[in-house]
Amino acid sequence: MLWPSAPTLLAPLAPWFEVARRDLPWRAGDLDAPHPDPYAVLVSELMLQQTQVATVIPYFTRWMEQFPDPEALAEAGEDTVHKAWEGLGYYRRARFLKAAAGTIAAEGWPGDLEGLARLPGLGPYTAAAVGSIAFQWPAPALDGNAFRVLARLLLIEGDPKARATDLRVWLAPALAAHGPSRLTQALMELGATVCTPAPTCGGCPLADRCGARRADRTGEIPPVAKRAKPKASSLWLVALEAEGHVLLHAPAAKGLLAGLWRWPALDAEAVPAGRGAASLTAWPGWIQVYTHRRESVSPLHLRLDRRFQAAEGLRWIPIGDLPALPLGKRDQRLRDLLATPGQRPLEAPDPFALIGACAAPSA
DNA sequence: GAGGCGTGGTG
DNA sequence: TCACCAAGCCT
Repeated sequence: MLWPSAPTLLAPLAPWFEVARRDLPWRAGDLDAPHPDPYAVLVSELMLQQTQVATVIPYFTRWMEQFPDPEALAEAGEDTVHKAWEGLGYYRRARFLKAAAGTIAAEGWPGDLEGLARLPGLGPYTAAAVGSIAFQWPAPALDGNAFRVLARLLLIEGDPKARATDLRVWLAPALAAHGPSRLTQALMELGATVCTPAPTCGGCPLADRCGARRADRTGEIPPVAKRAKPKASSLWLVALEAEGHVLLHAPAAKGLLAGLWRWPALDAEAVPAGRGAASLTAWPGWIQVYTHRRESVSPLHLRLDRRFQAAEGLRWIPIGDLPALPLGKRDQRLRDLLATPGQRPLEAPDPFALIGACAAPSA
């Protein structure tokens, strides 16, 4: 490593952050003391994984009112916790957070970085972020923002994540010199607001010492990662209603939308469309986008006179209970459509095929 | 170590 | 419309 000393190179970050820092509901006023509520830091860090600040703020505020401490969260039911997380995505985080709260409620807070990293859902970044922001431990927290800022500042070629170990060793003295909480947050704040993928170097306190700027290469450092093409699929999304109940999948333990209730879905490739039956209602479909999938969703509503024995994993739910169940955006959309008039579908699967796909095998 | 995991915003 | 991104983690 031929990098200049971190405490010196990063010194302008501290005074810049005092002026430029955003007022966020999980931030402490005093950056030199341990945080008054480590749990608030933990909640915010889990919510902020792969999620923007503006999206997180209202969820964080409601969450802290509903689950004000680890004990309250640990005692809450799974559906209640997922309902509070509904719409935020990556729902596994909610289960990790509840499990971590259970450990903290039972055993107290871990006393070191390794202990934090053993909590579910806390990897190298989040453990260091909680350690530095909540407890003032000199643990370098490297997230996407920090990697981008440091890659440009130090003119690192290739993927800066490959240099994570070197960067942590290099950064640690700067945390000690300028305050772990202050420097950790300042580095990320700079990446989030100034040293963005398309940076505005005019407002950067480190512009005079930035290697990428000097070389006029901020557009190519760090390099963009390739990503896989999403897989395409199409499905019928079906609300089966009978006797004041609707049929839903109970939450799964893993996979897409695990932890949430879901409408039954039929693969449109496997169940070909015929002429729409008079007993069916339909609405215009839409493309549901996930990180690795693109679903063409065709929403349907089928009313029956009587319930039938539901297949394994499916449950009849009183319609009045629907608002309390956690659903993903796709399934919320069909739930909300049920309150608006639909039309007889131009094409749809045979109603008997729908029922057959959702019924228990008859003995 | 590559794939899987949600959703909303932006150019 | 589309590509890319946003305070990652787990398997």
